Amino acid sequence: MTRILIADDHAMFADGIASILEAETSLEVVGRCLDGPSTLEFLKNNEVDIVLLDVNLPGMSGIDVCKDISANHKSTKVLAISMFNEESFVTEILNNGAMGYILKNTGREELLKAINTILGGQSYFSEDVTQTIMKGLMKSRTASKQTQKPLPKISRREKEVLQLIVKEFTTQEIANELFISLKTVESHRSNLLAKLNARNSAGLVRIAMENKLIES
Amino acid sequence: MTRILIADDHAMFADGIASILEAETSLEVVGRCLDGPSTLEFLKNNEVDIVLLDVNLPGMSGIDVCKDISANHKSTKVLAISMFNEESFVTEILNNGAMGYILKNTGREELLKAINTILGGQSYFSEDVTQTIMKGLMKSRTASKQTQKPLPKISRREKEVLQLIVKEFTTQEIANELFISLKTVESHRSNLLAKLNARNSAGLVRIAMENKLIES
DNA sequence: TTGGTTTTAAGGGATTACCCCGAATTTTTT
DNA sequence: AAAAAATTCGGGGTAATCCCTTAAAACCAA
Repeated sequence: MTRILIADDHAMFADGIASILEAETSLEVVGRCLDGPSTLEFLKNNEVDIVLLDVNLPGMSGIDVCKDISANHKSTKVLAISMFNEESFVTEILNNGAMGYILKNTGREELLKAINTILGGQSYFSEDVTQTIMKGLMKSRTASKQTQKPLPKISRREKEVLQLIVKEFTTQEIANELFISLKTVESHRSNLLAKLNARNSAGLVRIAMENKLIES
Repeated sequence: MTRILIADDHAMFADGIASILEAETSLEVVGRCLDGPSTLEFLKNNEVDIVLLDVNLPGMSGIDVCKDISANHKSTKVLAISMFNEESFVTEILNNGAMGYILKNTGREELLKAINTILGGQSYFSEDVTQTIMKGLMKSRTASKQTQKPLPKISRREKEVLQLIVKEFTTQEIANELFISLKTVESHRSNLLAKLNARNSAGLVRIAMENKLIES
């Protein structure tokens, strides 16, 4: 028997969910909470397999609730439910331990499918949500592609030096590592500063990490 | 009339694609190439709207071909086609300008849908591919969550100093910016080095960026 | 109010990074 | 083969960072 907790401030919606789930003999709704604090309180006193969590809870955000759940109730899974197909909501709550994200216009079949998928250890996302995420990925990629393009050609040796700088090697240590003179490494450093338009090592590291020039 | 170039070393598969597309009056297959270099050569001499590009071309990788296309033929779009639903393949070629990724077991209907979607400026991914990507996102998230946890408490002032270090400010400049003494900033630097277990500024920047302590 | 943390500040010394100059050798590209 | 770029190595100097210790004032919580 799977124990389910519904956390949503809209009573009517929670009723709808509950009526759907109660028709299933393998599922049991063990509680309903209207806000974040009461949800966490309930979880302290009851064993729950899966929480159907509204992302936009009043007062305490669903994101914070989710964070707390995945921190303190490792065996309890979270299925995020929301009115909004917003990329920021989706990524935010997924980054805090939710195993799935569905919209409130989701039908009975899909809801049950989502629950079973998550109970099986897989993740589940509505079709629409998936599309939103993928679009977001494309956008961020192309956007960053355009802004970070003006990076000059870094030679093989310069890249080696840069990677060691990122690894906190001093100039002397880099020289030893690469079997070259201290002065040679200083040359590469200077060239890197000029090429990447940085003022010091901090800038080199920042640019290296922004452009993922680390070990590749 | 949409001009299509097929780049695939499997003649039989290219034939199949071609026969599907030739049934469409709005689409025209203007060429077929069997490897990377000939694909790029063809594009130099012909205007092409969309390239159906096999990711696993012999010799020159499809990723490199795609990179060249998006660099030198901005108006030509790329639809990646592959036998393999591998996350590394998908992310790699998407990061090099491809607008879509479908598998070779894709049917006629979906192929046409993918082409039209991409021509319309949208991105397109097969259902299976989408699932793979989403799973990969989940995995990387949970993995990074576990590894980057042990970071000590950084005070408000220390975080300010750290953020300015990342912005390539020198110690003196940070002192001016925050209206405090040079020696005070040096104290904060030392404390940061100790707390974050770093050896120098490079390490501070790396840790700051890994843990996203920059402006927040 | 007492104790812990933070923020502020300082001296002095050691180490490292950064800059300007030049230059030889090797590799790559044309 | 010639040109360009990359790699190598110096000298000398300035600026910045790092290390160690100490400590007062401010703040916050028990």
